[in-house]
Amino acid sequence: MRAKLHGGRHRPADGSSRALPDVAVKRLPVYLRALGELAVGGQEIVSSAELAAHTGLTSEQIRKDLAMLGGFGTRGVGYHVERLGSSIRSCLGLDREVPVALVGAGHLGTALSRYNESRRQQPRIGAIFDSDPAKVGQRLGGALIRGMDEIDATVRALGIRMAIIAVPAVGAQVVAMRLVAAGCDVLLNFAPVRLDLPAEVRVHNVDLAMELEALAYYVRPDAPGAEGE
Amino acid sequence: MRAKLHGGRHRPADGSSRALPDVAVKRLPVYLRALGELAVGGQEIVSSAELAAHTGLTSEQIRKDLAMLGGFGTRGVGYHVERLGSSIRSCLGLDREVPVALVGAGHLGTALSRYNESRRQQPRIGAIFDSDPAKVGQRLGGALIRGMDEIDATVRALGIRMAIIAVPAVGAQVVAMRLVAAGCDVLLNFAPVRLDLPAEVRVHNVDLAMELEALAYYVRPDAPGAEGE
DNA sequence: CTGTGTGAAAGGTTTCACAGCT
DNA sequence: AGCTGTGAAACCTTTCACACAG
Repeated sequence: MRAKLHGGRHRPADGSSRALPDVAVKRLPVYLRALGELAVGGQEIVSSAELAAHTGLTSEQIRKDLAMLGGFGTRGVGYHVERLGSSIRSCLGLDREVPVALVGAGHLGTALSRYNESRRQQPRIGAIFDSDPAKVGQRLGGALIRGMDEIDATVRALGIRMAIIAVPAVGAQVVAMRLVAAGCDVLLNFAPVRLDLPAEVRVHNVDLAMELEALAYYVRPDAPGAEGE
Repeated sequence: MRAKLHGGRHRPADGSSRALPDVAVKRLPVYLRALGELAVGGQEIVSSAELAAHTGLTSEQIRKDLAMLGGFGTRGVGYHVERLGSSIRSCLGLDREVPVALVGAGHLGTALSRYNESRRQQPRIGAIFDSDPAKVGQRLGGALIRGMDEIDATVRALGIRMAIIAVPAVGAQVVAMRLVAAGCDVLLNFAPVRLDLPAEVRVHNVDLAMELEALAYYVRPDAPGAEGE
């Protein structure tokens, strides 16, 4: 009864790699961070066991994932830190410019842009929009804050495909539709509403209230973990 | 080679319900939101098909989940909106007070507390901590901002078990250890670092950079979704 | 007849065990 | 020997199909 909203695998047939499960895609950034730390430490080669220790995943899982990307390891040795990083970035499409639109320059939007500014990485926030006239024209984390009416022109002009929705719940659906109309097809939504959009648009929701509610389940109403009184 | 960091099921044997898969736990808040909307609309009974339309999940999945909680539906009729909501809240432990500590009153922390303030719901942010002396003593979303040195006493005094870490990466590990020492065993971590904590502590990480990196995978470098020029 | 609850089947992911390079 | 890559097994989740209650 449901159209199976992007479940399982993706990228049917492409140049480099074909169809990686969503769960594996979510782990790639984890590897990337671990590799970054190792590179800073000057390490050139890393084993799956070492990556496991750094990421909290199992070595088998890591080998499976990396083998899926095309097998960039050397048997009996391990993975070349630098090279593996490049391969993963390439697989994620982070070797090109990936501009992102941020809609909503409130506290959350500000936190996101500050955070993004500090990292020398893709994706990078390339355009910011807010409905508050007092904010329009100001700069935030290196990007200019524009009015909501400029979404369409700006997103098109910059060829933006990804957007972050950081506006209050009431405005989110309208914002999302504008972004999609302008060419965005991958959205990260922080507003606590279910967005109703064409099936080809990928929406990832991050809802703090839900996150907390789910976590409450794991708080058992008995003795705390470490008490010493 | 790994101790299986809380995988699969939980809550071994308890009073009300026993062992719900993590994936199901994550869906409960989704049901809760849909039920809230329906309740506002004055609806008393809802079918799994209707809930499916509101949540984007399948009706079978919803029935499976709700049957696991104890089967609160009436065959041939559906689920009582009010009653089902109570059952889910009870299962999540939201029928009691669930105070949460928030560490870090920067932009992110402010966004979180504002957001939490507006909702008449559990969990509720019951204590806020920040290292900035200028902020200590001020109020934010109904709670007082305290100094970091007050974490232990306050968390213990209020019996807080859950905490949100919204501090920069460098301080996160220290903050996490303090929280755990004070009795917290469920953490929501927004800092972009892997926290090294005892296995019995449940950590849920939300990392914007990783989220964006993973989403970049789904931005295929070809024609956008909706173009009309 | 309607819509839930549930065993069975299907599908996907993780773990295991080991073959195969270096 | 050491560590990757990979088929097979185990495990978990979702979907299907239908019995069953109201």
